[in-house]
Amino acid sequence: MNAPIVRVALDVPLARGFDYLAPDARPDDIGRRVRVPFGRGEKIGVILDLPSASDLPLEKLKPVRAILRELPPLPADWLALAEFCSRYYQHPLGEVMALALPPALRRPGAAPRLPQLLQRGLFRITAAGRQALPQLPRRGVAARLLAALELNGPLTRRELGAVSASAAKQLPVLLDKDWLRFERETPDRAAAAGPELLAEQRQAVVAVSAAAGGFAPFLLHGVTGSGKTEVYLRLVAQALESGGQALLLVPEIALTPQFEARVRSRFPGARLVSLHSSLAQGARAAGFIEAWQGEADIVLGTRLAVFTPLPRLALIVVDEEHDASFKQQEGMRYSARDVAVWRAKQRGIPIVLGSATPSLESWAAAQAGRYRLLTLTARAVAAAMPEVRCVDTRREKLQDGISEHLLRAIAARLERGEQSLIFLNRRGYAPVLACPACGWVSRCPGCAANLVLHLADRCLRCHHCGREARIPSACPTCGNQDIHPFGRGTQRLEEALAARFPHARILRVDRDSTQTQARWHGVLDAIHKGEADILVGTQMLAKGHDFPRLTLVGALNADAALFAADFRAAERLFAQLMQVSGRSGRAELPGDVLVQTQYPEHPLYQALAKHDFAAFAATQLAERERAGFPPFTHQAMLRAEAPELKQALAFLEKAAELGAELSAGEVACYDAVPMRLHRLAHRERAQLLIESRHRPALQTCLAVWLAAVRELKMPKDLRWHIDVDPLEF
DNA sequence: AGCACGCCGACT
DNA sequence: GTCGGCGTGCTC
Repeated sequence: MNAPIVRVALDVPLARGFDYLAPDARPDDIGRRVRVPFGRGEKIGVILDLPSASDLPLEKLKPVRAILRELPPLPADWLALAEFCSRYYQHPLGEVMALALPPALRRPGAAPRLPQLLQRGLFRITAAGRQALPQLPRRGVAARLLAALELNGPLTRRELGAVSASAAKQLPVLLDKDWLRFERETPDRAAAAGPELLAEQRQAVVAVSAAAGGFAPFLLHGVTGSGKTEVYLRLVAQALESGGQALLLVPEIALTPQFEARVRSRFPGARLVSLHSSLAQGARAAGFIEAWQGEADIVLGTRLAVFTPLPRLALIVVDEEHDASFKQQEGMRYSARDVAVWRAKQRGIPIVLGSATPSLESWAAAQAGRYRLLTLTARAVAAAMPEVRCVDTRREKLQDGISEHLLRAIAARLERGEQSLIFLNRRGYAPVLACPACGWVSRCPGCAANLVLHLADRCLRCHHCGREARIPSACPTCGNQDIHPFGRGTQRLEEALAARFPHARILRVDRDSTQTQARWHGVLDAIHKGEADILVGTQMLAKGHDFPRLTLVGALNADAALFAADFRAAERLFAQLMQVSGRSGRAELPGDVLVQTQYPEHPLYQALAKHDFAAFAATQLAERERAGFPPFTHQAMLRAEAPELKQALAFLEKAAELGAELSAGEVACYDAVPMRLHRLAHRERAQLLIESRHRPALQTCLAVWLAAVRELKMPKDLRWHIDVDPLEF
């Protein structure tokens, strides 16, 4: 009497599952991919359930085209992970799964080739296969393969291919019938020897490994050069030794290949799968499947990798956990770091969040005792912390934005054959071109932003939408020929330094000068070979790289972030300056850091000078608590964009009315306001903040509220989305 | 999201 | 007389 029904999650922006008839469905098909008719076309979905009845009359249900059984079902914990994300980030389950699965696994038609995993390891005949063997047609494919296994014992895929190349293609069928079993070869997981650990590192390793076997979140706070990576590698080694898999998440930075090489050389016998954004589709699917099958021992990847199914998962590491690139800024706006913590809890395993400048969310969790704090204070690379000093730009005259103090320091490095790095987080030649006569400024027609002058490419360019315009020779409004660049970017800084130090070799490092991977590597190469005396760069230069002869870091124009509207600006500035400071000084060459500021007495710079993250965090957290900001409150942002600002605001105001009815005390719903960059690529944008001290209250409210918001009538060219735990304001 | 159906303006 | 605009509604 049970109707043969499967409930399927499909990649459509609808919050419900779709029911299909599937006469041959079995309980172990839950989690399998399924090819179904949908509308006039066809889609690949994931079977969520075999419900005993449908909400729809049976005759309305279409039959599935095929249940895809060449791969095992996605594991229950993976489905639960997707369901959690769907609920928490208020995103349709089918879309969550579409995001989590590699595209190659959800394209209809493109049946995945028997994955390469089956190349490695052995096939063994099962008891069922042995029983079935006499009943099979003697010359049939199945019989020949099973007979070969019976006769010779376990064989590799290659060896079975030698029995019959075409027959070996039937392996999935035989696996499916449970006539044979695939056994991964047990790799030699022994790690190559790492360096000796310092006491603090050893304590960290011991603390985490003692927690193996249960959920245990750790915050590993270690300054640059304190050897966090070595701690990760030891923990990975232990996870592998106990037969587990390790998941390593890293930010989306060009550094990933270096880290990958280090892990690979450390674990030569282990299977390492790397999953980052620039991977070809086939490679991504192959890696995903290897991890899913338990074939891969280590998965190293960017935020997307948090969704990799890992049957033997024993450890998660999130390196540079404060990094904003763990937060997806489109579609489902998930935080891979937060999802990773949930996953560790779900699986009952340790997770290590590592950073020299933890996010204040994680820091507060550690202060509250929800995370265990592990601290590495000593630099493992045998170098003192650089001396950080402020240059008071109210007292010192600047030349081209650079203080005499800093210029002298650069000159001293040039004399000694050492490198200097001047950090200015602003690309281009000058942030704006302006006419002093009439007040014209180079504005982007599509965005609420200025066009940045890029002399190197002879153009004006919008850093938000990418629009380019020619550089006018006279003011477009009043015809004045005397128009000027205002402010300074890295290109102009490079020019000024070249004029001041004509014999120095100056290398500019920003997104413009390192557009391709090859150019970026060329730049790194040049730095390492000592082919540059002065580096001029944006935050690109801040991220972990050892520049052996770099002994001076100068930071320009930092102050803006101190008074920014975004309450996280100071946190980001501190992290950035701390990181860039970490570039200075190595081994026998002590380093200096000079920060040009008008507010040298500001607590942020005071804490920076003492390398005292804890002090900085304490002042920030106190401020946040007073102001009622995260992590003392939980937020979600409803954003809307439309051709006209009033359309976006009107929609949000309607949503706010609904919110006011629903929120009842525990949840506050603020007014709709234009975003800071209120126009982007000809679209006007506004946002509406809702928040609560109580996360479950916010979650409950969001679900009900958004259900109502979805029913709102809106102009057809209006788009909206919800951002839970937003980072950007 | 796609993709249908459906009812009103300028064209061969 | 039709091609085509995007409003509305559905997809198991």
